[in-house]
Amino acid sequence: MKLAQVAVAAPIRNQFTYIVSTACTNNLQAGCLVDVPFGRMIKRGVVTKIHDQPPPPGVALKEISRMLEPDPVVDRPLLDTLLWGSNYYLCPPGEMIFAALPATLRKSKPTSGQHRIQFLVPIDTIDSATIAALDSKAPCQARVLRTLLSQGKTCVAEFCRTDPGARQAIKTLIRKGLVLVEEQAQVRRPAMADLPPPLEVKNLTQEQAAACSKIQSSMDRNAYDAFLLHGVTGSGKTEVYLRAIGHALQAGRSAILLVPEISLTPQLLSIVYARFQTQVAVLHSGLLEGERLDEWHRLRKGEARVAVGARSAVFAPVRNLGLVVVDEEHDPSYKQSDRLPYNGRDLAMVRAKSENAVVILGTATPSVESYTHALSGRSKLLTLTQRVQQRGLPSVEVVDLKKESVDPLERPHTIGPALAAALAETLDRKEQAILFLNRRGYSSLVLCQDCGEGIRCKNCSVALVHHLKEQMLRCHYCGLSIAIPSRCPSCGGGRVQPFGLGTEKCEEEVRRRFPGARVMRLDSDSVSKRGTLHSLLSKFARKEVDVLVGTQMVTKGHDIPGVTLVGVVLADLGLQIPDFRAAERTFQLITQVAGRAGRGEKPGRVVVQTFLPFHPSIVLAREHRFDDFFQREREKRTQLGYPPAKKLLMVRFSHTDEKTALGFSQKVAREFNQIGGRLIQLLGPAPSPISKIRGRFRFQLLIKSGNAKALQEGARMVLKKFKPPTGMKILFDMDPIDML
DNA sequence: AGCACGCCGACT
DNA sequence: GTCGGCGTGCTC
Repeated sequence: MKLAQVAVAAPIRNQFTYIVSTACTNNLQAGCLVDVPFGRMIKRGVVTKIHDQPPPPGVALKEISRMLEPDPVVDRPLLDTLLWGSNYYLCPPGEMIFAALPATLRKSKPTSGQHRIQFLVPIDTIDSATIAALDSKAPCQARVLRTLLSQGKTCVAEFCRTDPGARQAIKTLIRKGLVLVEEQAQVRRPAMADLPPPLEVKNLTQEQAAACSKIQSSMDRNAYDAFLLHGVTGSGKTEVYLRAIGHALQAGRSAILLVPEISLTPQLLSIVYARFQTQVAVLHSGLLEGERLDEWHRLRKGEARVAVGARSAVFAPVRNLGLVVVDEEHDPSYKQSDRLPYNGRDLAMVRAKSENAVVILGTATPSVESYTHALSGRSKLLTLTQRVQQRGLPSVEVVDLKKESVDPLERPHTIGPALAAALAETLDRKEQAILFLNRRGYSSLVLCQDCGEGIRCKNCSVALVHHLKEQMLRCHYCGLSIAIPSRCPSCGGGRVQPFGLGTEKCEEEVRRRFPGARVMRLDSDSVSKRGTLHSLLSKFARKEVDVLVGTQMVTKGHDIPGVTLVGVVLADLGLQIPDFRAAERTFQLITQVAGRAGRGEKPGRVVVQTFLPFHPSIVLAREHRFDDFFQREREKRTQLGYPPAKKLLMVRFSHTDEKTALGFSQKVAREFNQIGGRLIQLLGPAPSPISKIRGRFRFQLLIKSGNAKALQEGARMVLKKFKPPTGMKILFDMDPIDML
């Protein structure tokens, strides 16, 4: 009897065995999309293996209901990569596989016609009284109705994402007739219509040419090879990528270009489109489902052979992959840390290996992990030390805020004298400036001057942030938004005052002190709407704005020649985070922001304000001394047993009851200690740095080992042995990046 | 995930 | 007494 292993589209760690019915015997193979009977429903799944081993004892096998199409939706090398990922990142195989497919293929619904999304609309007679009546009996339904009443029509999926009980509650609400369902056909956005003129073909620098030729000869061998392209900012890495992609296409193969989400800007896309025209397909979170499906099909059919996208584009269904480029390799956004904690950069290497392809990791600031690999020979190092057209690296000036401010606590300078002077000069010369501050909002902290208590979120263990424009205090973790209280909630005192600064205040200060300047703010508050990022950036590029104030968003992916001054308003922020990578992040951030300056004809200048002017991250970034920084950091990691010297697994437990969360995490910790023995070291369990989010208490366990398998085996044993208490969420995070 | 079973409080 | 709420367990 012919049997099939199927990974079902659900968060279930097992795979299931089915009988391959004679109807689809001929073609069914690993990677095929199927519908299978599952309990009393029909579920979507992907075949991972065809075999004829005797069925597991005591189960009545069922037949596969149907095969969706004869061609596999994931080919052999991609399937191998996904199964590897499921095993390595300790996540259910179905979750991993379906992360690689358009969401449309996930549900076993009549697939005919256009994709539709369901919205809920409350009926008119619902008011707060009807909701209050439900509060005690059906809190879940009450929550749904409340959201619906405050924001009107809402997508069903929206509720299910945040509220586990929502699905059932919604069903009941529909049955009761309290809400109506509206279906909306999704409209597909036309593909990028305005193709820019092709770029002039630039002459390569000597270093660029050398890098290209090494990459090309590797690609000609049709075997796996990995490169780390370490090129200073402005050294023309993009051109090297484009030539490599061109080479892959010429050889009849495909290519994937991965970029961090926010640098997936129209600027980058137009460069890639200009070079490869209709061969390009784009995959990112901003696409509508229909658009994503279209792009996915174009790649699968081979109509497009260059996939450009964020993290998940590493799963692009290209045929005959020859090259994967990971731009800004060090960027933390390659690691997804919430749902499916995989690292796009690392999976890129795994996939390249299984496709006999070449992988290029490119960056101006290599991660300690990748540089270590390059030095040990696991990848080949290519270096670009010169900026294109002999432009110099910007000069970086570090300003000690302790000396600049008269009394830093009373009246901290947002923009100190040195930065102000530089800004004035820049504006006089009609040049542009970027001010970088890694914090949104107006004031980061609202304090009562009588009792000293800060105003904190009631659901999360964080301070509320003052947002000036909406006159509200907001929680950046759960979205709570409250009016600014006139009296202190803990002591009743009337002297409640905002302290600290965010981009909003910084913007205001620039406007106040430079009245003639045209100022614009760029952060996730100002670009929440689709397409705003594009329009704001092109405004800046067209020189309709003189000063751009923003968060991380201003540090990536744009090449604006008019910028001659970059100001880092407070470089210490990242150093305060309790994370072993804090120093590395800060070094990278300063180097990257600084790299935005002087990309045109005129030389760039960078002013970094900090209370820690002698911190190695800041000093070495100022002097552009990557190698020294790396050596230092590498030694620290080795001493303390952090990556890349050791592997890390983080296990996070969260529960609405603090004792339950702590108790269970301790139980798991003991078990880990017992089975891991001397192979592993445990840290914790300890409260997560942000110890409460959305009313759930969070504890985490950090486990180190020289050997990743010991960590994964341990985790699997724990899963087998314990059933977690009700309401407990457990997140396994292999190679964690974000440990807040 | 999503469905059935089964226990529980609160209404005709 | 039943009805509908929500915890528990299972799916080849």
